[in-house]
Amino acid sequence: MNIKTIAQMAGVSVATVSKIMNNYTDVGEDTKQRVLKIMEETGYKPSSSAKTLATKRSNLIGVVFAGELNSDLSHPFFISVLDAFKRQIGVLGYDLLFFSNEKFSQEKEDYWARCRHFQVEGCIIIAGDQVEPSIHMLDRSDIPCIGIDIRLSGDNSAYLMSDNAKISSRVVEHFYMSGYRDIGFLGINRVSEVTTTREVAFKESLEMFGLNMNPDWFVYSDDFEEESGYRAMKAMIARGQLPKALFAVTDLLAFGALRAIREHGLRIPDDIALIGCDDLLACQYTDPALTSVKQDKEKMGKLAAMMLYDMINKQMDPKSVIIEAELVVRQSCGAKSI
Amino acid sequence: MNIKTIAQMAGVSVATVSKIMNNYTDVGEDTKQRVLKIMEETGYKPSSSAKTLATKRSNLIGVVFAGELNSDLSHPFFISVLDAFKRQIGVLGYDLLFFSNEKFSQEKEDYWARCRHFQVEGCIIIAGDQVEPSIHMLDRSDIPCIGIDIRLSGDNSAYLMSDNAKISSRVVEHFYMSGYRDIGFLGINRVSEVTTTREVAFKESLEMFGLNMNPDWFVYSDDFEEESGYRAMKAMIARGQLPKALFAVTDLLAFGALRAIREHGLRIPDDIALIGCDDLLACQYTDPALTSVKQDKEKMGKLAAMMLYDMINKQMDPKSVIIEAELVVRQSCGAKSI
DNA sequence: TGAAGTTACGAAAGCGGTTTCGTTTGCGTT
DNA sequence: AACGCAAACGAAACCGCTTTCGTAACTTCA
Repeated sequence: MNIKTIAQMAGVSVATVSKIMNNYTDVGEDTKQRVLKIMEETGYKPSSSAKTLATKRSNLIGVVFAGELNSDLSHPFFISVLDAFKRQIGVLGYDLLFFSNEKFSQEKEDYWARCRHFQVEGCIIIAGDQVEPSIHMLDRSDIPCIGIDIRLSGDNSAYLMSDNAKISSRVVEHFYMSGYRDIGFLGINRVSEVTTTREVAFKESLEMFGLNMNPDWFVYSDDFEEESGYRAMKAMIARGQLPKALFAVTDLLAFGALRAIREHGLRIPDDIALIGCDDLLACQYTDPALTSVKQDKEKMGKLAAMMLYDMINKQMDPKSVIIEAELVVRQSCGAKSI
Repeated sequence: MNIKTIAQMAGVSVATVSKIMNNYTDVGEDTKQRVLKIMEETGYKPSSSAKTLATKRSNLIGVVFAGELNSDLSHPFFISVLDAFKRQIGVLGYDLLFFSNEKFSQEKEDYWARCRHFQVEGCIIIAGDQVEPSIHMLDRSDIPCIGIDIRLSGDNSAYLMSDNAKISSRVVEHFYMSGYRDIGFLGINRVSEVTTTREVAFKESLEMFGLNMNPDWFVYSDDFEEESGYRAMKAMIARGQLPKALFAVTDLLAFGALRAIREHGLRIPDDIALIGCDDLLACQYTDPALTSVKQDKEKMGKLAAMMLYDMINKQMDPKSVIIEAELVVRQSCGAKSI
C-alpha cells in the first residue's frame, strides 16, 4: 500500500496524491476529496523513510544522555524534564529517537554520526556526570542542540540550566537564618558543571556569611547513588567532627546521608539539619521529610522543546536560559515549619 | 556526502561500496580496504532513511505507553523496565522511537499507523492504567509486539508480567504468619489487568486463610498518585473502622496511606502494618521503611528485549512469560526483622 | 588447450515518496 | 476568431541505498 496504489485507485498521478498530502493548492477540490476519501478508507500512511529521503526532514529529535555512570533513564530528574519535553515536542509534530548509550551500543559511532544517520533535525542533550568527547562534536556540529544542565557552546546550540549558584547561596542563607553556623557539604567526586558550580557557590556563600569552612565537614561521594551518599556520610561520622547542618548536592546523596545519620543514632534536624537538591518525589516520604531545592522540570522541558523548535524552524539565534530554583522547606532542616 | 561520492573517490561503483558496508563476500580484499579507509577518513555514514527505504528494515523499536493518566515517563516502575530494555535492545542493534502519547500528539493517528509510518520492526507496549482501543489494533497487527504488564493476545504478540496473583497471596500469607487477621486493601478504581488481578487474588487469599473481609477495610483510589492514596486512606480512617494490616496495590498509594496514617497519629506498624507493591527506590526512605513486593525490572526489560528480538528475527512463536516477584520485608509490616 | 568454474565488479531497477516544469483545458477578452 | 491566462494535473528526475544479474578476467583441470 503505497502512494502509487492510491493514485491508481483514484485515477490520478502520484504527483497529485503527493500534492494533496502536502497541501499544494494546484489541485481541484473534487479530486482532492476523492483521494482523501480513498486514503481514509485504505488507512494509507506514507512511509517516513521515503519522505525523509526526499525532503531531508525526519521530524525526529534525538535524545542523548551524556553520562557515564547511570544509565540515563534511571535519573529521576532528567526523566521529569524529558517527560515535559516529550509532550511539548509531540505537539509540535516531532517524535523522539533515543540513542542507546554509547558504551552499551553495538557500534561505537559517535552521537553526531548517529544523528546524521537518522537525519534527526535537532537534539536534546541531557547531562549526566562526565561528558564524553563525542558530545562536543555534536555540540559543534550544524545540528541544533539544546542542553539540559550542560553548557553547550556550539553555534547551533543553547542550553537550559538551573541557577545553581543561587541554589547554594539560598541553602546557606536558609541555614544561617535558622541559626546554624557549622555547615557541612556532601559533594561528589565527579567533574560536572552542575555539582561543581554548586560547590563553588556554596563555599563562596559560607565566606559571605563569615562562616568558617571546616575540612572535616566536607565529604565527597563517588557517584550519585544513595549508597555512595551513605558511605560518604559514614566517613564523615567516622572522623568524629560533625557539622550542625549539611547540604547535599543531590537528593539521592541526601537520602544516603540521612540513613547513615539515623543509623548512627543521631536525630534530624535536632542533631544535624539536612537539605538536599532536586526535590525528588521521595523527599516527601523520608523521615523526616527532606528539605530540598526544587527545579522547575516541567518548565525546563517545555521551554527546551519550544527553543529547539525555534532553532530548527526559524533559524533563531540560540539563546540560553537560566531557570530559577525554589527552596522547598520541609522538616529536615530545622526551620520552624513550612 | 553519499554513497556515490565514496564510490567516485574510490574509483568503484556504488554497488561495490554498498556491498562492503553489508559484508558481501564478492569484493576483493584490497578494494575493500581502500574503500573502508575512505569511509573512515570522510566520516561517511549511510542515510538510514535510504537504507530503510531499500531494505524495509528500520532498526527501530517503537515504544508505546498505554495509559491515560500519567504521562508515561513519570512512572518509575516502567522507566526501570524500559531502561533495562533499552540497554539490551541497544546491544542487539536497535534504537528506540518514542511515540508521543496520543492525546498529546498533533496528529490523531493510532499507534499502528505511526508504526507503519516509521516502519518500526517491533514494539514494546507498556501498560499504564486504561488501555486505549488503538493499542488493540497494534496488538492484532503484523508488527511484533511485546507487552509489559499488559496481556497482549495478537498472533505476533507476547507479554511479560509479574505473577500478580502470587504477589497478593504472598502478602496475605506474610501478614497471616506475622499474626495479623484484620487485613485491609487499598486498591484503585481503574480497569487494569495488573491491579485487578492483585485484588482478586487478594480476596481469594483472605478466603483461603479463613479471614473475613470487612468492606470497611477496602478502599479505592482514583488514580496512581500518592495524593489519591492519601485521600483514600483518609476516607477509610473517617469510617472509624480500621484493619490491623493493609496491602496497597502500589507503592505510591502506600506512600499516601502512610502519610494519612501518620497524620492521624497512628503508628506503623504498631497500630497498622503496611505493605506496598513495586519496591520503588523510595521504599527505603519512608518512615518506617516500606515493605514491598519487588518485581525484577532489570530482568523483565532485558528479557523483553531478547524476546522481541527473536520474534523479529527468527519468526519465533511468541511465548509469554510470567516473572516471579519477591517480598522485600522492611519495617512497615511488623515482621520481626528482615 | 579448451571447457568449466571462480572471483571481482558494475549496470540498472527498484524502494516510496517530492518537486519542478510542462501540458492540457476552459475561460474571458479584444 | 485569435489570443492570453489561470487552473488542474502529470511525466519524470531525484533522494541514497540495496540487490539481482550479467560479464570479464582469471583459475583449475581433464
